[in-house]
Amino acid sequence: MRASDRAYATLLEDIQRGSLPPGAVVAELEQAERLGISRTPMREAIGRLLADGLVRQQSPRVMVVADFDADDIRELFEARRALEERAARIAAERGERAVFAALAADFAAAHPESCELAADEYYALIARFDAAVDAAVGNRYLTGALRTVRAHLARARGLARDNHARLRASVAEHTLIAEAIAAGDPELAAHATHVHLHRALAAILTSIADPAGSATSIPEGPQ
Amino acid sequence: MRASDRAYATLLEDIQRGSLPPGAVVAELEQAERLGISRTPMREAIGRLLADGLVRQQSPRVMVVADFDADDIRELFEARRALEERAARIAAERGERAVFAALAADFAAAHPESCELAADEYYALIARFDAAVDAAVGNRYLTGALRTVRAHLARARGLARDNHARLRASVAEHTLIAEAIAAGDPELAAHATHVHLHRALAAILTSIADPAGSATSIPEGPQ
DNA sequence: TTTCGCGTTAATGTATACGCTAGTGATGGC
DNA sequence: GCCATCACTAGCGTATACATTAACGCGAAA
Repeated sequence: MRASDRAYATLLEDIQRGSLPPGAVVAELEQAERLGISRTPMREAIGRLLADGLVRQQSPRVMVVADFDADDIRELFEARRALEERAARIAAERGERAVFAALAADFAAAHPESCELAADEYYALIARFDAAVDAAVGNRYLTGALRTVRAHLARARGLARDNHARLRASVAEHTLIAEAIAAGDPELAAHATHVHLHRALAAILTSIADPAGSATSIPEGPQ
Repeated sequence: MRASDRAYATLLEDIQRGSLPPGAVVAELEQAERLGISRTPMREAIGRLLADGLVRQQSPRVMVVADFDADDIRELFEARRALEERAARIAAERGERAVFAALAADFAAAHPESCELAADEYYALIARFDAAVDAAVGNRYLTGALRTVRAHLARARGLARDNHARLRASVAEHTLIAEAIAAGDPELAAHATHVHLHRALAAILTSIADPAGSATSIPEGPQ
């Protein structure tokens, strides 16, 4: 693996996990020394993050991690609707039905009960579903745009802390989408995706507005 | 302006105009010497083209210009439909109506009669329209995806030679889209965009299948 | 005290040197 | 005569040195 690829993967994860928060300065030399590589591959990695929109140049000489507030999340989900609804529609039209029938069964069998483990399991299942949709769509332009959008979406996971009820609801929503694709029903697949994105956005915005979590409805605790 | 920016702009235009045809090898040193710069900025430029999907790595060591055949164009227009129909819809919902009323008037006033001049004028008008839609949408994720799609779309202009009748029809289609946005009619804007993209794709595919052009309906002449 | 301007400094932009890998050709063995 | 292996070469990946520029601080003047 190339040093620039490792640098890109590391910085991407740092931004997605929030250890490089919005507004943090991304300096070539500083990051290169942190990863034990030279400026050249680090420069390439930062350039890729810039193309992704995860980093922006605040001034001609200083790069910072891109902002990611509630308005950004609304914009992101607007783009997701355009891309994922269409992708779901196309997958229902020409996807391998057996693949999505199997995924629907996996979703139906998934029961996120415990806290940490279930969330990881859930995200892995989502990743498999996304990959299946990409393969069914078979359109490099659509999947390329979706790849960028998903890179930004991963940042939202750090903001909206895992909510058990929401996780279960999301699994149910994905079950319906997968079933619709397996049934070759483009309209249902698109509309179920729309519903899912609507609810996911609402959950994230609520989680941001109410950082205390869902355990208590009264936001009185610290942090 | 940075050397890497000039290199990117130059290579982008070379690929879009077809002077670097699909499959052509893009070697760092060769291109760097051609533009009189060193490998470092040229490497950055090629990396950006790789992220755009205009260049792909054929093997671990050799980069080539990405293919662009009829199937690619169909995929590209599928992505365009997802993005531009949604963009037109959003622009109709929250765009500045006066801006699009003025654009509609400009489209209505445009009459591509002469050959070369009219085509450039037409493309400039389209670019203004695209910029207005981007501004009205105000969504960096959507406009970013559209930017990439448009970079690929420009390659189709070289394949489908300028067709007067098609140019006039396209102007009329854009007039309707602009009018729909100016009237605040999202449904009409989206459907008019759908119709426009359908006809544009059909025209390009016809032009490719019938390289003799539209002057004679019998494809018998050379080139 | 505040603002403007200049100088210093540090980080970016570019060039180039070095190491490595893969691709290609030739040679030898089967 | 054909295939396999080795050596050579050319181009990429990385490191580093040099040039350039912008950012920051200090000082002077209003």
